[in-house]
Amino acid sequence: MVTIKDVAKAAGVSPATVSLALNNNDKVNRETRKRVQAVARSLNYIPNARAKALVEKSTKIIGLVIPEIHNPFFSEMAQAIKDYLQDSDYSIILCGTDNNPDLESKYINMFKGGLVDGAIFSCITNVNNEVVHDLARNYLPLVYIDRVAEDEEVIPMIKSNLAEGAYQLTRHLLDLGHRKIAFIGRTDEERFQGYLKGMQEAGCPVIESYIFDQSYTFDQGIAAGKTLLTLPEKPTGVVCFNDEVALGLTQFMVKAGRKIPTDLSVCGIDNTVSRYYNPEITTIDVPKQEMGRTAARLLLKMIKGEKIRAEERFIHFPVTLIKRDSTAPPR
Amino acid sequence: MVTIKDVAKAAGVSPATVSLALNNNDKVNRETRKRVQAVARSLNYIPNARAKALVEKSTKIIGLVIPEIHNPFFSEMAQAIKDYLQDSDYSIILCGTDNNPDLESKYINMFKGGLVDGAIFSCITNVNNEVVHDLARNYLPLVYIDRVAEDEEVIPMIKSNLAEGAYQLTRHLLDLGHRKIAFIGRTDEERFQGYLKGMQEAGCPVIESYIFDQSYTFDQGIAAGKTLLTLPEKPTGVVCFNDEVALGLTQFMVKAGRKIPTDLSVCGIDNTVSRYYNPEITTIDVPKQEMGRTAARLLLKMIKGEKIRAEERFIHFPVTLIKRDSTAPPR
DNA sequence: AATTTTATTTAAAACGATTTAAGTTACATT
DNA sequence: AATGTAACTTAAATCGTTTTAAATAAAATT
Repeated sequence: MVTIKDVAKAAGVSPATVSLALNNNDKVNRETRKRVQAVARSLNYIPNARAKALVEKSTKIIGLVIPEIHNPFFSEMAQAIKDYLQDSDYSIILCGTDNNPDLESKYINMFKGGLVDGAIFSCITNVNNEVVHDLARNYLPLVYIDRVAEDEEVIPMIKSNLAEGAYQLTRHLLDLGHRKIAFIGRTDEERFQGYLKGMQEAGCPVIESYIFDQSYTFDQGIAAGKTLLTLPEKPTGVVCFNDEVALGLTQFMVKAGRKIPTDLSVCGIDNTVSRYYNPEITTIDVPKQEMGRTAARLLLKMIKGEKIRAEERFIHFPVTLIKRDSTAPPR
Repeated sequence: MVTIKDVAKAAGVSPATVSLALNNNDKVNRETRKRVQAVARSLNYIPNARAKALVEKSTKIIGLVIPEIHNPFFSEMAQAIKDYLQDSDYSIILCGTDNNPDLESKYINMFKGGLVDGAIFSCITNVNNEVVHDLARNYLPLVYIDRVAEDEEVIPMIKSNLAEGAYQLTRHLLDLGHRKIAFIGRTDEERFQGYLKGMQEAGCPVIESYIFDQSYTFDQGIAAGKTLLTLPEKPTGVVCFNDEVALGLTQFMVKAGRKIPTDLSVCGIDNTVSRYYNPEITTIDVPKQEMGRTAARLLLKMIKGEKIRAEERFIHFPVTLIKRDSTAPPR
């Protein structure tokens, strides 16, 4: 491995000069600079990132904490974050918690050790709320995406209004004439609140919802479909936690001989895979890429120590109802 | 920030003793060890990862270089790699190249600087072949997934037999009676070779294929569908580069009034989203998770400096034809 | 010619850990 | 009592950079 000393020796200068020269500092003579740079190139010298990180107190890495790596919603956001950070030469450490609080706190401890310069959290668990706030207060800049911070002074939030989204879907179904509408997802999540609000406004009974602790996948949708068939009173419409669940549920129902939307209207949330189905599934669009970019921009700002204005600390992104072919009036 | 010196002072010992005590070295007296550990805990001491990395010449990070973050094939593999590395306390830096050779070589340079302890490459570009081999030879342990190394002595390869997969699909269509079969994808890729072989064996003409330079997405499938409709002689069967492309193409065809599989038989490759469609799409299963695990295992072994046996340097994983409802005899 | 100013260069400290070899005790052996 | 040995502890070197303050050399001013 060729170090700065090797370059110094070969160029006949001191390591200090090499460092300055390679960073194009004009304290060092133009000619010396060029010469040192040439020598460094000829020796294939590459500054050691680990040594650099130690002295600069920065690894040029940010942590991205998401529940599931293998989930189009998060991977689309991750892609946007990556694209944004590219120009600033930041890299991303990918931390998938699998909705496991222990894993999450393991990552948090890594972060405390100075592995990253900042982090973006996008998780549903609230178990480590205290710990995360401590992390933000005493260790690193942090930004939340779609997770509510107790104190946005400490952790800015990038939010999409998923409660509003679920509400719009519920309203959409109600407007079509549905009265028996089920919700598939977790009740401790704001999506459920939106559904609840819609049902209560219309004076309709809430239909027992199905809670998944771990993940929100196609297979969970199938499982939910099975449960749905066992209900004494069959719903005519259903709002799903996300698109994948909606697709799984729909696929199951179709195989079970139900017609979509004739027998059952289905809605997804997040507009990822919903257009992959036939019929295309009605859903709520969330500006994932814009949210990712915004989070990245904000985090970089915080890392640089720039002031974050109050109105930047809580950014709400609007959601959009996308009516497709999986919803229709009940029979 | 609390450092090892602070702990040393508070515990009334030297930094050396603290270091040894915290690493549970039995050179240091049992009682001293316990005391130091207690003091460290009470001060919330966390060893600085950057300093540690410098002295240990290891960041405990591995690089994962994939073409697209937002692609279920890769994210499923990434998930498996993450799961495997978890136990060894390794983290993943996610490097999405977007099939851009410049971006790829940017990552390579980062790696040369010692940012990671090893890397897994899963890319289709071959532009940086030389550079990557140099990286493997002179800097870090490297493993390939589904990419062919010139010299597997230097870079072990985890391969799925995608040529065989494409061949099986083509045979499947031929056996159903199809003669006009199109291939959607890149011709410089081994999938095309498998298709080619099948067509040649059957004495059927190859139907012009559509090349995507950047990504293999649903939208690219739609674009391919449009092109397909303009062909003078309509194919009755089509083999797509991957599932997402197959889904896009199918969705387009259905909207254009074609019946699947009656009017057109469609095949995907990689078994990711193909079962999301109605009808479910025939595809080739690739053991993504097993491949990811294997790559991670091999890489860790190399990082530890263990000997890699010759038969471990080129591991071929079998693929499986999954017949579903998108393929049938031509009309 | 002596002094000040300016332009370059560099020695040395710092970053915060690990590790090696040397130093210090305490205890057993002769 | 002198010596050897085992059990701990620590001083100091090391990792490879950056940065600051000091040193040096050259030019400009008096």
